[in-house]
Amino acid sequence: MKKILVIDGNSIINRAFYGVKPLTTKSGKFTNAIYGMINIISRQMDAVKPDYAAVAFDLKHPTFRHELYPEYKAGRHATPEELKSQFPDAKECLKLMGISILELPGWEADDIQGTVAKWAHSYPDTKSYVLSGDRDLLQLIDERVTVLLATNHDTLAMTEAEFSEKYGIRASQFVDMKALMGDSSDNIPGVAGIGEKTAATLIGAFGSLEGIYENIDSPTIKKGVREKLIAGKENAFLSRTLAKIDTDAPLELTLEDISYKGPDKAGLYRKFTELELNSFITKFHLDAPDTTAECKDIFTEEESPEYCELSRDELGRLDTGRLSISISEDKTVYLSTEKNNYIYNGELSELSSVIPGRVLITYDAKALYHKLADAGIDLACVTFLDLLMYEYAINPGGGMAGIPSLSSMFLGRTVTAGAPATHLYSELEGALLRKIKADGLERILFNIELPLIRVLAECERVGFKINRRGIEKFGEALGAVAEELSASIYEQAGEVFNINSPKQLGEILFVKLGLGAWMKKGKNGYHTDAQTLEELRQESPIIDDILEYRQVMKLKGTYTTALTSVADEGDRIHTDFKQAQTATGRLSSAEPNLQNIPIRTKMGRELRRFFISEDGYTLIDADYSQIELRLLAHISGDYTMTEAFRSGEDIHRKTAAAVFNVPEEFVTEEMRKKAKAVNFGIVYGIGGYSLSKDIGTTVAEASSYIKSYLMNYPDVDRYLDAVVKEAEELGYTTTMFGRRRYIPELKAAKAPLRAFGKRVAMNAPIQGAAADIMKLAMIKVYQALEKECPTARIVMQVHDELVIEARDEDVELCSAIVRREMENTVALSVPLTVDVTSGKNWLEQS
DNA sequence: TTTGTCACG
DNA sequence: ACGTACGTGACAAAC
Repeated sequence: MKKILVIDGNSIINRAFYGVKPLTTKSGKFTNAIYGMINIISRQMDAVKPDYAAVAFDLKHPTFRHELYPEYKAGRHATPEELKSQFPDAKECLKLMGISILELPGWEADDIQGTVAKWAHSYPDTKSYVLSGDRDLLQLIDERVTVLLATNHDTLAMTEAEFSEKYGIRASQFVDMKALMGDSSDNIPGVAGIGEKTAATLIGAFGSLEGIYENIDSPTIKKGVREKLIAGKENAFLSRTLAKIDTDAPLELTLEDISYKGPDKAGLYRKFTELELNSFITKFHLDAPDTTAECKDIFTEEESPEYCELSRDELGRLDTGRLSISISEDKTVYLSTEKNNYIYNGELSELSSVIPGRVLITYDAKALYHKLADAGIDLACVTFLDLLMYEYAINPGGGMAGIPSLSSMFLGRTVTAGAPATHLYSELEGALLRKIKADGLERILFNIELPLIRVLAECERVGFKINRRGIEKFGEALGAVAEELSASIYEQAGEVFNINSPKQLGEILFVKLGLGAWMKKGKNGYHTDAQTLEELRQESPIIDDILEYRQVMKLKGTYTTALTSVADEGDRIHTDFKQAQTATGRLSSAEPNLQNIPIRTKMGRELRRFFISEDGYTLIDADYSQIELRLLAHISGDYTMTEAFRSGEDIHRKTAAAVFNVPEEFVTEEMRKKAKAVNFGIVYGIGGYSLSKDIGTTVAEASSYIKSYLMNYPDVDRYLDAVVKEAEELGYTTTMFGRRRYIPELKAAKAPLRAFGKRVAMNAPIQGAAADIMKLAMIKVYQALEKECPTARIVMQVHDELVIEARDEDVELCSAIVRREMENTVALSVPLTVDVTSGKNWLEQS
């Protein structure tokens, strides 16, 4: 018995697209439909083990159904671009998997499938398996045809027996049943008012459409149904013709044409690597092709140049001009000049004969900066052309792909990951620079990102001093509190369990103790987050203990042990500022993250007491006041908001007066608090639902606040609309400095994802401009301090805040410098004000 | 590696 | 009917 698998390509790829969450390559290519499709198909290939395999696709071409019924499939949503773009790669993958592709103009995929399945009957001893996500295909079932109905998670094999079990009719009658039901997705009318149940009963009783209408007066047909049937007779017969799969497509095929000979493993390896579907490489046991052979094919002699060994004595004789450099993990240094490429394996400190005064082209200059500075090399007069920053400026949202990808994208040259590639840096710099210019990114790159590298590197090297013993003691105290709390929790629960496990905690609270019976479960169980638990506080005192336990454990785990363990001998902590991480242009801080040290709760805030200045030094803290709202006023040009900032008014109070429609002197603290939440929310592209959650009102009330807000600040309203519209047209947003953020979600098929895209479009220009300004300010502050107060240094940046460590006697001077530089970084239509405080630790500021 | 939770602006 | 505010990073549990 030979087995034939015939796949409905369109149906499977559609199902995969809508069922698999968005997935893109680093360069932004969508791959989720391909991923899901291959999962579904490979699962069936394994299950069926076919001797012959083919996949049918629709072509964009009218079929007999369109001629017969112009409305056919009308009103359908156009295939979204994100899916359309995946078809070519999907087809290529299928071919490489050894599955033949069948397409025929004027014939839909299911007609082709039907034709193959029926045509297989002319061969003895064959069995056909028809794979689709579409139930319409069930009509093809017979004793030699099984239909495999696929979802993204499993597949249902339908034979004649299973079909009649489910529908109570024979599979060959299915099309008659469909004729009565109609099909809204294909815009097939059917008989109005008749659904699946009635249709199945009627066909079961009378066998076919003809049978029904011959017996239309039968007493077994209820009066209402009879009237509907009579009214819809014409539609019923039309619908049957449309729904009936045509098994006479003129395919010129022999069985041999679709025989399955297994996958092209090398081809699949290449394709999956290209599509970054690495899990398939493991799944299908694809070995990396012999890379030595591969490299020879790809590199021409000129492109794979000799890297000659360089001795210490030869270092000083390197030709002048731009120098490309990278240092591998094993400290091997790769250097390229205009003419030559070198490998240097000596001491890094010897590079001091060649580095100072140079223009260095590199990838990730900050990392290089640390290596060279650690080796004692003077970097004051070095200019860095950091290709990572070029890449980030060009597309901050994509995730950084690295030199191999940049080379293939911008130079059309393949580089093996890990191999030295400094010989390409200079040319790559040229190519990236053209893109920078074409996209208007010069200011972002040359005035912001490149000069910032040194500022961040120095800030990281200085580090933030901590009171190690203080944190340790604080941690011990937290440990004791946690002990007490857990004992109390176990007692109230009546058993010992892991409070840190949301799963176990949910089980205890919601099942054993029966709390929150009115709450609904999440997808994977109960939610136990603080907001949910807050709603249960009335029901049991255990809740307060749990909330406090959580807080204590968070502080202990994240901010005590973890922090002291990374402090150096001088008790200073050195974070790593990620400069090419966020989609908006902000920095992020990692290992450890010093941008999320607690402040909002009393207990958490205590930690800041242990972030201190060196003896003889004071911490100066400078915060931009409401920078994002001020930017909103500036960018939108809203008169009311601009005037409020110009006259130095309390913007939240002012907003409250407008939203609640009361004179300012009648604004209560509660009203101000709500208005503040609205102000924040607006910047994020708020909705009534979320605002209501945040401020604890009804959705209707929250929505009315938003409405009043936008009426009071009409230019903000107009601006938010305009920025979304522009992003939809261009595909990206721009900050006032030209920084872009691409938003492919705006073209998404799914409404929630599109809505997300809109919120991003509203937020990115504001958050991004604030980030641009802070970065510029850091450069200006750094340079001003260098000149006017050289013992002071920046120790931290937290998005709208700078922390500076200055000698005690310089506090006044230094505060004035920092304020001056930050406030005057840019001139907006509203003032940018900075609050400056100082103290011996990060908590006690005055 | 993913999920849930929670710390920050 | 569904989901529901922008941007991050760290930790513990569960897979």
